[in-house]
Amino acid sequence: MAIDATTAERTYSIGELADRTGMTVHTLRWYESQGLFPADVPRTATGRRVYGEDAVRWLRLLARLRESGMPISDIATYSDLVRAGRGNEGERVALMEAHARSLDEQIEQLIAAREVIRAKISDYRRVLAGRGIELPPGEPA
Amino acid sequence: MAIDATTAERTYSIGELADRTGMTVHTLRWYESQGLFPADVPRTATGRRVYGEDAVRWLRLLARLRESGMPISDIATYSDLVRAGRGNEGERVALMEAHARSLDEQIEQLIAAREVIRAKISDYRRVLAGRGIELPPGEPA
DNA sequence: CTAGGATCTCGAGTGCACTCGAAGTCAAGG
DNA sequence: CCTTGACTTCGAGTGCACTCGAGATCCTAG
Repeated sequence: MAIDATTAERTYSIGELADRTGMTVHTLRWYESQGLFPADVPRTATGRRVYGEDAVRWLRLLARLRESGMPISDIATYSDLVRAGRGNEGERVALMEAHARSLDEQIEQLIAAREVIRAKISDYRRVLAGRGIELPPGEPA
Repeated sequence: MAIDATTAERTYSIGELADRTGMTVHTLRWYESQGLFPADVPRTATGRRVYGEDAVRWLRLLARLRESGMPISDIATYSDLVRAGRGNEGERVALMEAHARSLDEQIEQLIAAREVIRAKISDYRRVLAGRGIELPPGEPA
């Protein structure tokens, strides 16, 4: 394989990619089956998957999207846009902005929930310290 | 029913409780079946559930716990503690503090994800504005 | 008295995102 | 050559949290 040594890129088997992304090989194949890769995954002559550094970067983004609650179907939509190539950046950015808004809401909601939990904890602390009434169940007033 | 008018409390049917909590009647019955109520739900002579204001407060807390990702099994544990009555406030507070820590982590993770999404959005904005290179797929460097 | 809607129990079905297993092929070390 | 482990496809199974439906009963208004 006469690839220029300066442009040659490290490649990964599916197991190595799993190591580098923290996903399982099962999950990587399943993601591929769901159309979550922006390009066909190349194969060796005998059918084994070969990944490059780009796949690692892509999966890092994918992990961020997943852990922030983007559904697989939306990621598939985004992957399709990337796969389609230049010219649809407007759609891509719209998708990401919608997700950023969802993220804002999630964060606000979690912060509000945390306030309630903290209030509940201090109520309990008061009871434990001997000052403070018996605590009614449920959300603090 | 000779209840003192000053202590008499408004009661709710399951449908009214559903309206007041945003949960469905199905969900309320299912929660009860999973042991998520800190006291047995009283019934009318003919078997219909009767809830008080305490149930509304309890479900408000429960909603906060759920929307912040506490699993049903943990809420059941907490409900059992409350049901057992005074004396286990230490365990209750431990459970809530564990959840507060989980909440801290979730919030941090979401904020980190949001940063990545925002970076991706500004990369796209640069491309759309005509300055900026073609964008490689995946997480921005 | 009757019709409509709300409630009851119980069990089955749904949606999401993996997760696993079986049966077979392939690659690398000894 | 042989074994061991990584890889292949495909379909089925899992866990969580609801969600729905059937069939029966009950309450209220007309």
